[in-house]
Amino acid sequence: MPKPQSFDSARLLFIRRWGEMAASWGISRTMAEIHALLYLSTEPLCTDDVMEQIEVSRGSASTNLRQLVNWGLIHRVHRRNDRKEYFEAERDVWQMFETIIRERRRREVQPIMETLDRCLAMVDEEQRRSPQGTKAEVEAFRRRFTDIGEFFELTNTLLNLMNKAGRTGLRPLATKLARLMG
Amino acid sequence: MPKPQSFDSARLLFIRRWGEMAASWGISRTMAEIHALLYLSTEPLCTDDVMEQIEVSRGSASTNLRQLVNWGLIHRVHRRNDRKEYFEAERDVWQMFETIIRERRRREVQPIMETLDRCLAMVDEEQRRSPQGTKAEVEAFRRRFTDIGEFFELTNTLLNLMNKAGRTGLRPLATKLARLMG
DNA sequence: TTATCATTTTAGGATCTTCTGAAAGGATGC
DNA sequence: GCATCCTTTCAGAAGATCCTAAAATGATAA
Repeated sequence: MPKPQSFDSARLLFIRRWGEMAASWGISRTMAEIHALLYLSTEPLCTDDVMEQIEVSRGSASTNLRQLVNWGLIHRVHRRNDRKEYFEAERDVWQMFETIIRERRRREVQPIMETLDRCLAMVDEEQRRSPQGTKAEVEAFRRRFTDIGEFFELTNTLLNLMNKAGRTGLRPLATKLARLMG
Repeated sequence: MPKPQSFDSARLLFIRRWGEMAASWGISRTMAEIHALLYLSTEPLCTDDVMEQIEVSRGSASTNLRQLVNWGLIHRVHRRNDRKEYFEAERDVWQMFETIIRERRRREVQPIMETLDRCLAMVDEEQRRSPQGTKAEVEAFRRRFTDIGEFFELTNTLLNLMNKAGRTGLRPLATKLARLMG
């Protein structure tokens, strides 16, 4: 097995960039760096390993590790005769992104979908109480909301299909699709 | 046409939530709120309208509007005998998301893809200079990078297909897909 | 040219996020 | 029960982001 420190140039570059990318997607840089570290590691790491390699405090390491566990991107690992907790990343990239997509959907897409429904209800209610504009105008306004809602629903459907297809099924699927659409 | 202020409860709710969602995706809340305002507006708005409705300073309105123009999510509109500039949002939701996806890909996905290539090159270089580990081990380490790269490539392909399918083609596509996969 | 009007830039400040270091909490073995 | 080891929590600090207000810039018309 390669020593923990080998291939360091590649390791460090990837960790840095993974963190930068995450930061621009609204995910804490440190959390992503820790995730990258664990993803590349050949064996589970403990809090002290993370502190040393990412250069963060114990508090920060603990908090970020817990968040990663909550996301489901890493798992706790216990060893016999060792009080320490170790952490291991999900290695199946497909599984990894499925997790990310599921979490973001739950946290961020769901609320906006609910809001769209409420907006439509509000439009109808306001219209019922004190009619304004022509029928066509109101319909056009409603459409602003339904259009976005439909887009999200379609995206949902496609993501579900992608998940179903999974790692092995996806490439043939893409080929099939490409053919379907000429 | 509905008066600018009508359906305010729905309008305000949507603007607020759109801003919140964006914030958790690494996009400035104010920028997203302005975008939502313009998206819902039936006519182009000027800087002063934005200042008034979103309650931000002139500087902030100016900066955020310019960013939205850079993203390609809104367009400048000029009126005869009026020095002011007006802004209008892209209304085709499909087009809108295509724009967002293209921009994010360019800004954030491209760099990580390049990094993955560089990481692979580094592994090979380090291996050439001072061989370490067995062949299988090195290959396993390389795989960490190629796996992610392949995922991004597949996602790219699918997004391209989605764009090609566009607004009208997407729903039949989804149906067809669902059938393909049982 | 000068006055007027609109937009952009900038310095400084407010706010929000995330980190640190230390204390508190919890589990295990003696 | 007590000491040890590890994890979590938390108050304060550091840093990043974003906003404001005002000055600078640019453009148009008289």
